[in-house]
Amino acid sequence: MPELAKAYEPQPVESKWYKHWLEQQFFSADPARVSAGRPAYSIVIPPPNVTGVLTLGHVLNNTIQDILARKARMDGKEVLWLPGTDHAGIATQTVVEKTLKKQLAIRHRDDLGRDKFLEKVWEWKDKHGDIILQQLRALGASCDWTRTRFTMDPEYSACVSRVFVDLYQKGLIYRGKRMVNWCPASLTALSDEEVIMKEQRGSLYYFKVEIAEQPGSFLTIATTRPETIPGDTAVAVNPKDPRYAKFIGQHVLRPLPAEYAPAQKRIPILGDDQVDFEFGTGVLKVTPAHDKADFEIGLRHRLPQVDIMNPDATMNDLAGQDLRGLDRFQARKAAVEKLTALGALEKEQPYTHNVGFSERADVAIEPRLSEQWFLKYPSAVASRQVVAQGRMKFFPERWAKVYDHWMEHLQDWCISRQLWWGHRIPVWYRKGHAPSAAPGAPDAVLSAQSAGANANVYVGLEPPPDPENWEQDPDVLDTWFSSWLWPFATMGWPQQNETLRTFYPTTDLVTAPDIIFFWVARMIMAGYEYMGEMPFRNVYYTGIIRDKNGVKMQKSLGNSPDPLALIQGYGADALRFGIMRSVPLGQDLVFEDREFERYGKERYDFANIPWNPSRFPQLELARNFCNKLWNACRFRQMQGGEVQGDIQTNRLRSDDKWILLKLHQCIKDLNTAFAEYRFSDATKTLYEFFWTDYCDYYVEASKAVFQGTDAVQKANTLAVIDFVLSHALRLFHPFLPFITEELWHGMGYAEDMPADQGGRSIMHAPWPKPFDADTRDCYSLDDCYLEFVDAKIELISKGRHLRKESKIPDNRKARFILKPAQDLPPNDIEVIRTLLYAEAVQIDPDYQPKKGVASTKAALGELYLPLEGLIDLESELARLKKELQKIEEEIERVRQKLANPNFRKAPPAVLAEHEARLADWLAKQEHIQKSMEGLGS
RNA sequence: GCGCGGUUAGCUCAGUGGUAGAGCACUACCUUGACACGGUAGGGGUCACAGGUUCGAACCCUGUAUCGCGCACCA
Repeated sequence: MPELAKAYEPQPVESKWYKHWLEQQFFSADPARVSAGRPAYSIVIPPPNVTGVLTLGHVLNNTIQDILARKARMDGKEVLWLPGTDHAGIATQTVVEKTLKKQLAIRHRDDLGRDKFLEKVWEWKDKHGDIILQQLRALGASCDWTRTRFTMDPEYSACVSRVFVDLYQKGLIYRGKRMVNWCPASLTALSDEEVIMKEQRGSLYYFKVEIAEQPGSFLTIATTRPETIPGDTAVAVNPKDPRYAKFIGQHVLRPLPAEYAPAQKRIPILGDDQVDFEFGTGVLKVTPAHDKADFEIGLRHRLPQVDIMNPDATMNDLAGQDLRGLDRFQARKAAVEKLTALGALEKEQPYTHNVGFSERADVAIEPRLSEQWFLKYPSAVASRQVVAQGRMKFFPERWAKVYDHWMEHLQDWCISRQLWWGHRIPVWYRKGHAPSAAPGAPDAVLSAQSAGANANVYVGLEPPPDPENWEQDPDVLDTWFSSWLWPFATMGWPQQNETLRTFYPTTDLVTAPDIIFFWVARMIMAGYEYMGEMPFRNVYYTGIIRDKNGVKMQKSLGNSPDPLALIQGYGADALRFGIMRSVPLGQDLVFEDREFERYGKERYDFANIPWNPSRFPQLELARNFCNKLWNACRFRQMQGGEVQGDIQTNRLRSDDKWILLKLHQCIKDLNTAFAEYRFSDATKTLYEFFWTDYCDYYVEASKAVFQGTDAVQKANTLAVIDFVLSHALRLFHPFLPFITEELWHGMGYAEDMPADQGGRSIMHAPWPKPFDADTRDCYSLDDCYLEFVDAKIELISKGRHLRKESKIPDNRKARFILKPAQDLPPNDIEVIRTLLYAEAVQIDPDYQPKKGVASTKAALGELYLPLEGLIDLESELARLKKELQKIEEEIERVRQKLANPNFRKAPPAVLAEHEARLADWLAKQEHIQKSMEGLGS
């Protein structure tokens, strides 16, 4: 086997092994392999947008999935991790349209026409659509790529149509003229979830209207949207409001459009309980076509709905000559000017309120009356209960409450979109017949029930038999109306095949909490409705990765560094490990960037600052850790000798037992962490075990053996090292797949394993188990060795401290004298000598120090460093004084505790521990005092 | 308005009842045969604030402040 390089170089290792894994089809899931002894484990990827490129959010999310998948494989499970992409209607259409405008010099997609445009989007998708999946490969993702799905695959699209038709026939889907969230930029309706509320500073305008029945008398109305006055069809007051109740039934003259004749301006005064008399003046203008609440009032009072805007939120003819053609915000200014000119404006007050914005286009939503398809959610009761009753588990648990709250207040889902890119709604209207939900009554709908008698509507999986007489609904379905079928539509539904039978319900879902309503909740409902079963057993909600300004990292904001550049710079394993180490269960993560301070909050532009190796401390830490792992293996390799020899239990030294006990504890802690999805705990456990316990102590201590002459002891130490390393590599593998695979083979550990259990790849090596009682007996792994070695470490640490205080350069050997408190095997003395970088550690039970000899006291004995004339008496005295002071403070603290009669209530173990602590401090105090006397004070 | 989360070392964060922790940054020393992507030692915190429970509180309870998020929303 070739000697390992001095530093770990990730790039060649990563590409080599990923290629190998693919060739060997290690990621492929085969339902036939599932049996009683080989359970199934499955997970479906949250499909990224086809337009997507990898962000750190994806890295976090997919690393977790990969860790779970790899751990499950090592647990002996048949693993299906199913990948794919989402067609992402609006996002993709917008991106491609933008590109086409440049390339083809067109102004709008209309210039191409629907068919031609869709052709171009498909071309674009075929060319760029799997970039993000390729990028996931660089991260090491062990997806079953042979099963990659896309939400617009023919089979998948058939599922979407089938579900639409089915829900329509069940009476859950209907078409109606409703107030929807209209995006004037994308020119489509949106669901409530796609609207985000933003605080906006604006004005509250007070204007007066004349009461028609009492010329010269006025009511004053407060509004934030004076431009909608032409659409007002009533004013409303609270019938319980003594100021205004008397006017109910009378009329006012609406001031705009100003050119209208008085009869046209006349609108009624209504009483409605919804009017808050505390707000404004207590008089509400009612605009049923441009406000959701007003729409409801309008329905109750059968008011006409006057739509005064065009789809792009410019004002139409009904807005009157002063506003016509203006954008809604220009129209607001124009309306205020006109009201002022008319003498109707009384005052303008600064006012801060919340306004809905389109999530994607980031423009203010226009509430708009429009004909759309809606869904009443199916299987809502079962879906709510499964989480409330804890049969489906959320991690962290608090999201269950958020979910429950949303499920309790379910609103019908607007599922139609005025886009081209998406699943076309499988509804046809007979040509020449208006494709409208029973026009007339504003609350009328088109549904399976009402359409029974309507021969002009056709809803079906296939086009009607005489297509020339029909026209398909032009709209497409909301992207999420396809994503919500993802867990089963990707597995071949509606056919009940082996894959579906074996891998549904899936085991875990890993997703960001911001799509809990968009996606998770809807998948649960679809799962129950179409599979009769929950789609996944556990949901892990990741934290959100933010930049140093606290802003969520998003492709569109350009504030996520390119993960591929990070992989290039630090290695995929380091990126995985660094991210996982920083993300405790469900907490957000600030991705630390050293350049932030240098550039400042204002000038800081994440992506455009050149990379340097120390820029991202979290990743630097992880890269260093990989290098440490690499070099620890290199050290083993340089010792030569047989690989994985038998451990002779009678030759195990205290250090051997100690590291085996530490390994045992590490495995237990890891299993706990995995059971609770606490990945940052897991990485911290691994880090500490490997770096602190194994490298800093065990490896250093083993040098005492390797520098010695006892060949049997050397071989036994090598056997222990191989045992520990071959276990550690397996424990690391889910987190660090590449380097562990490389070392697994490089160290020769693969050779001893059966082919399907690590012989070919570490990814199939069995996950280590904590030692059982027999093993512990056999190796005599008693906890007393933990205590003993810890005492040894304490002595070494104090001895090193003595060296420092005595100003002995680190590269100079020293002579120590140890007055032992107990018998110490020569082996342990040799370890102490080696770790103290000492020429000798002389054992002298009767040693009487001369004046000026620096000393320290530990559990294993008193340690002296005789160095006549070299010690700086004054500084040594100062140091001892300081230490004494600290010790006396501690003594005082413990004494006070023990002196408190109430402290007797504490558990005996705690009492005993405090007594011991006091004795310990007192002994130290005595030692220091003696040392000070020894120095002549 | 309701709900959730955070506030611990200069920075990013662990730590759910018993002697305050990690990494980075900082100070000093060290290329001693795995590793300078390293080693050794060190400095640095009244755990946001105020009450309460307890023998004992960073941790449990109540309240306050502050930052962030979600839901709802009065025009």
